[in-house]
Amino acid sequence: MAKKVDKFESDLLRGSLDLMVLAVLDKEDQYGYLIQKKIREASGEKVSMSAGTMYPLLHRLEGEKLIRSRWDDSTGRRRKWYSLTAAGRKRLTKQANQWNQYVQCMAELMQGYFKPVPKLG
Amino acid sequence: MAKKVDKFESDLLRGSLDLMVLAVLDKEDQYGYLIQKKIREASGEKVSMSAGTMYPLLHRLEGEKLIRSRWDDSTGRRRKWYSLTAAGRKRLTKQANQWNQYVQCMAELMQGYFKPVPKLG
DNA sequence: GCTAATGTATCGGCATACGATATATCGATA
DNA sequence: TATCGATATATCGTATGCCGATACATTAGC
Repeated sequence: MAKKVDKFESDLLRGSLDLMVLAVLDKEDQYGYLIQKKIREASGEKVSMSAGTMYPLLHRLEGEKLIRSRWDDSTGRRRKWYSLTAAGRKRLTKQANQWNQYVQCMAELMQGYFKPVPKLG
Repeated sequence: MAKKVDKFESDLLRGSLDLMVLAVLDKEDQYGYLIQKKIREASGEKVSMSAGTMYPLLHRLEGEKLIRSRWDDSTGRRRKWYSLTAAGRKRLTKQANQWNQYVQCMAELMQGYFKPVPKLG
């Protein structure tokens, strides 16, 4: 039986996946499959987005002009390479800020309500 | 013009609101309106959940037996007090762990991709 | 020739945060 | 006394976006 994605974690993705993808693209151009793989590996297999999430997400970001794409058919594999636009870089900064603020809020909201969770691993 | 809730932030709420509510109830019993207020104040007005989010959420948590309720009609104001069940406490611990892990993952995923965001304020 | 990995794409299902709306009580104040 | 804002709970329709399933094509390894 395949390991089902936990509901809690899949809901956490919502709202932060955009940020992750933008951050990955900020470093260098990528194509979808690679982004998916990078995120999965970089998180130690803990965070993974399905293809059914990934591609619509990329299309959405492109629609918002935060990223742009070009096809590469020079190899056997058809790949759609994405790169960050200026607007995308701006959004990345903004969302990274919001993320940090939100994490800080959560920390403050919960401090005192329960003991710090033991360090993992 | 009322300050509209930012899309990014409202998506962040998804997946962590349950955790917040459970954490607040872990300290002491509360009723809905109070929980809403506590979260808003404790976060410095940055995190707010609407009533249309709050009450269905509480009903859902009660349906999952993570919290239990009792009406208090002794005062003029009808209040439904909620308290954490044993299952709720267990869930709280689990989700707090997952939240911490997720935050750690995000940090790792993004480190090196862009410079640390300047301290807010 | 078969299977697994690579690579992009779309679809329906589902959960949930939101604004709007409804209802009722209470205190303040005009 | 009428009105208004805060308190207090509830439900509804809408929008959004993550998921699994499915489709299809290529390439590499067995």
